Amino acid sequence: MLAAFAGALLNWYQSQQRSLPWRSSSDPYQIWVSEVMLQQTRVETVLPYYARWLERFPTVDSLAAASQQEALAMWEGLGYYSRARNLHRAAQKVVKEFGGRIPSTVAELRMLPGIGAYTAAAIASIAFGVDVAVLDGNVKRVLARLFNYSGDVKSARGEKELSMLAQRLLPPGQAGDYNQALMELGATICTPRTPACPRCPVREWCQAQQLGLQHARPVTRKRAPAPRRVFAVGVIRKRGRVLLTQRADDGLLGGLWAFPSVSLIEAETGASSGAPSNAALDLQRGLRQSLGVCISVQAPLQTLSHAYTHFRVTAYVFDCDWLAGQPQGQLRVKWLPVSWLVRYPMGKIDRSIARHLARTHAAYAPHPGL
DNA sequence: CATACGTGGGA
DNA sequence: TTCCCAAGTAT
Repeated sequence: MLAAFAGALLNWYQSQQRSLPWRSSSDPYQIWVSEVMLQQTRVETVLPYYARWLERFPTVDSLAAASQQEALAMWEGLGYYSRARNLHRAAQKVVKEFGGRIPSTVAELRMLPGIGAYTAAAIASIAFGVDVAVLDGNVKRVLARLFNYSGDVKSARGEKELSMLAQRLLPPGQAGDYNQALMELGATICTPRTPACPRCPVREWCQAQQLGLQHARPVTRKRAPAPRRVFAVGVIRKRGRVLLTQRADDGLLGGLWAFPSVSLIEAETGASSGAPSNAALDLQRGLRQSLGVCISVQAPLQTLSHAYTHFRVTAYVFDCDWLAGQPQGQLRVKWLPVSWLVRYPMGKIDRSIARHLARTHAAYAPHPGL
């Protein structure tokens, strides 16, 4: 029974799997990079990043030898930047503590930053053939439907019970292909919204499908609505250069560069009129306090909106002149010509501002008299 | 156990 | 427009 299920799944995977670059590789480093990039990220999004990353960092040694800034620059736009910082740190740990060889056991892999339960099992099984089952979002969904599991798959109990099931179903000696087959099924057939049950190679084993409950599985609880945040952002000019700050390593967009900004008191719902003019004054006062720079606000440049996972941002961007003071405080800062900004990794909003400045570069050229 | 952490695409 | 999601991890 179990063997028949695994056989049907494996057989389907051999003929129907997508051709993906990391599947044609047996290099543990390449498998590792793919698994980290694929965390919470779609295959189509990862593809170009994966190619560029391996071109720039072809081996774990080359990554370890690079700077964190280079790693972040290659990661820009992919999101969840702690993945890049952790991958970089982990590469250095592999070189220093594992002799440059990527460890092959789940326990050792878990010692590396950025490698949790899923990624350790994925690398161990796919790259080293260890008989360990993976449990990611795809596998949870597939198993919840196969067994008509009615518990919350994201609770601790759900994780544990599905993990037991996954390990029990694993065919010894074929963990790598089997794990990928289960995930591939979840990604292409057993999808969240509209599963293609008629095309499913294992539908005869699926309890939810036979009960017409495939849309009701898996059970998850819904999350809280995203709050709204408002920021004032300053493009501060001084002799043809603009001021950039580096964000703290922890927290949002950690390690990336950004234009100086202050958080504004959230406006009442719907009553946003007048906010930009107040924002200019708040920006002036806020940057004097936090950075120690005195600025004059010249003109509003643009207003940007962006949706993060847990909140929504509106940013009022202002053109500012530096008046006095030296940047000081917690954050690292640099005065940079606009044309240099491209080399500094940024989040989406700040990159958008940087591109805007590049388009209007003439306005930011050094003053002839200086 | 709950929350923070990005971005782009589909319904 | 708004909401939800997509090969998770760290705290």
